[in-house]
Amino acid sequence: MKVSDVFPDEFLNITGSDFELYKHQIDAIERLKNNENVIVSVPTASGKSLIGYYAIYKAFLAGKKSMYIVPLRSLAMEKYEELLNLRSLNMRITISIGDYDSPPSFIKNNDVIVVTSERADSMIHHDPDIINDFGAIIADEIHIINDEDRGPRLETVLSSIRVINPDALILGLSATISNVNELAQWLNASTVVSNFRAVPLELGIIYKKRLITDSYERYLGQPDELSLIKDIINDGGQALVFRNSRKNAEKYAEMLIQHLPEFNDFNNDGMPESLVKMIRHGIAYHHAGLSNEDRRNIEEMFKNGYIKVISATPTLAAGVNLPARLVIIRDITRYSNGYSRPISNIEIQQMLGRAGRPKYDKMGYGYIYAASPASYDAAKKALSGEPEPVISKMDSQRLMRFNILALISSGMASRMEDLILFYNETLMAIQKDVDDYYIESALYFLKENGFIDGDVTYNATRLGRLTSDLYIDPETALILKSALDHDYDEKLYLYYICRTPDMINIPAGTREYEYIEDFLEDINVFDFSEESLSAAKTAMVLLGWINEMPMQKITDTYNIGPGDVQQKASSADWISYSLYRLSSVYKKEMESKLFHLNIRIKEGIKPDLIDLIKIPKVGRVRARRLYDNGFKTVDDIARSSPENIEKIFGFSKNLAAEIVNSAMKISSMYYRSQ
DNA sequence: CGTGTCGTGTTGCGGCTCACGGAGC
DNA sequence: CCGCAACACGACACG
Repeated sequence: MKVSDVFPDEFLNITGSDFELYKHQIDAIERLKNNENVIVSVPTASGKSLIGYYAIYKAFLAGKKSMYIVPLRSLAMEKYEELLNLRSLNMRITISIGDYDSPPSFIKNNDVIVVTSERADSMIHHDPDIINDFGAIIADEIHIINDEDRGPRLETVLSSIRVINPDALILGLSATISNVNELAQWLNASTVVSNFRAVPLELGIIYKKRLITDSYERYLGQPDELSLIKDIINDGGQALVFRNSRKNAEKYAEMLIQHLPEFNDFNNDGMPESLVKMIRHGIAYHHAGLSNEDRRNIEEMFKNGYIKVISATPTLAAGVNLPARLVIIRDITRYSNGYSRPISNIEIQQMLGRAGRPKYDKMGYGYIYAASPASYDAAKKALSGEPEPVISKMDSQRLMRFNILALISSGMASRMEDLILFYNETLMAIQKDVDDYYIESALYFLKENGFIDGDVTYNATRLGRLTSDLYIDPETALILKSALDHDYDEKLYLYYICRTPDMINIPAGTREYEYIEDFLEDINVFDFSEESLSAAKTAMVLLGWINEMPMQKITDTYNIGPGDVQQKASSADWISYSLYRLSSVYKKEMESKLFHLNIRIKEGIKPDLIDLIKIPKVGRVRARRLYDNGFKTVDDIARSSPENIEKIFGFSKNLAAEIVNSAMKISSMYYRSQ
């Protein structure tokens, strides 16, 4: 079976040629053709995309829409860009993820929508009927159902689809897992399992300066894996090294530049200096402490060969497609919750799966480094070991409260029976005994705290609906509500925002306790528990952020990376928006203050820039410059002329013209609405 | 002789990846 | 457990 046997001719422009399909692709496509749901479990880089294309195309022919669900925003962007190819078949493609504004009607006018699990979940809660428009649902990386926090979101989405529209075709794409059959049983799907890899992979262990594979052993001559990396580079290839902590990733990159010459004369003002220096040697580190911009830059430079080696934390293994000929897993354990634990096999497979670039490399190499006899045994096990099963994590009280509120608020359920029916459709029902007691106690909590009312038939209250629409944990809503009992205070409110379970806070080191405790005393909070301290530390970071403390100073003071600040600001942005919305119900007089707080957190600005920031292309830095040069409001700028703006440092002619233009539009809109 | 800076060695304690979300009067 | 940060102490330069 060839591409042209399944797809129309225009499709060949996308694939480039009319090649013979792999067996697992044919198997999966045949089943989809028969209207069977399918779970495909194959290693990365083995042509899963094509199967997805088929499901989408089939739905399209039937006049139905498709939903493509991925676990990460970066993956959503990547998939979206790839699927844009389908426009040549007259399909309309769109994307909907959290930080991307899309008009409410966006789905009506499109055929394919790429979403994160959370976005899919929230869409369904908002309007369950929407599911009936879909003919195909593709769940990429479906094994994330195993993830403690985020797995249940995808599980809920797929269960809802089973309940509302069992006719929608479900295609689950999974890494290699041990219980594909259970997933298949849950989704009433058939399975396609294969070990096929488009680029063959050689596995090995680096131990005592030797490389040991199944078929041969050889002496490496140089300390550890250094010679392997040098050889790969000299041969025009690239390498990825995975480390278990940010610090280790950086240290490793630092070590590498001692041994590798300068390849280029790279320069970049925004990047940390140490990183710029490494890039000149063709080396970079990569972890979530880097700003998003720097991370994307590094990924891009790796893709086009400018960077030869990346030393990374697991961000890279789960993220966008970034293969390299050589992958070295340097650590096989990771510190978490007080212990050093072995990294899961699924994760090991995911890292090894990055070895070998399809079309460029004849062979991929995936090696694990072992320092001791014990870790040698562990490495051996990891290479041959059975991957873990995917286990539903839905049976957590917190998630059930969240979920049951959503079901009631959306109208999908209003009685105990409805809820039982829904939970019967989950993977959890197959794997665990779901005691009705779980549901009852969640209902009790929701009723007790005013999220729902009614006795046998439940309804969401105003608070309940708002909480569900905002996509926040009910506990978060309660904490935010209790914040509203206090008079407005920047520090205190930030602290409350950070105390909600939807925030993931920056851990506080013992050495920092003193100044953090001072902060807590200052806002009259006398809870010095670990959670409170880390919430306070995060609040302090945010406090710096909204008072325009320079990024460098924030990261130095709190010993974190710019990426952490961005990430905390974005979470706090979302929670503070929720706080603002809650205030419109419970404390009207606080509304505008909290609206401003939300903007300040989103943009990282002091109150005086709130007006200027409305102008497109004006961020915290430019706004401050405009302000310091006497342009304090949008109207000031609208009344001025580009010549005056140009004089300010950092404003080009074009930019100045554009800014004045936008300012005029914004302020004229303002007058019209008066 | 006092002060300040740099360098070395020892001790004691803390160590830790990633990441989604907001749609009305 | 291991590695890092903090600290103590000494050498040295200089006024």
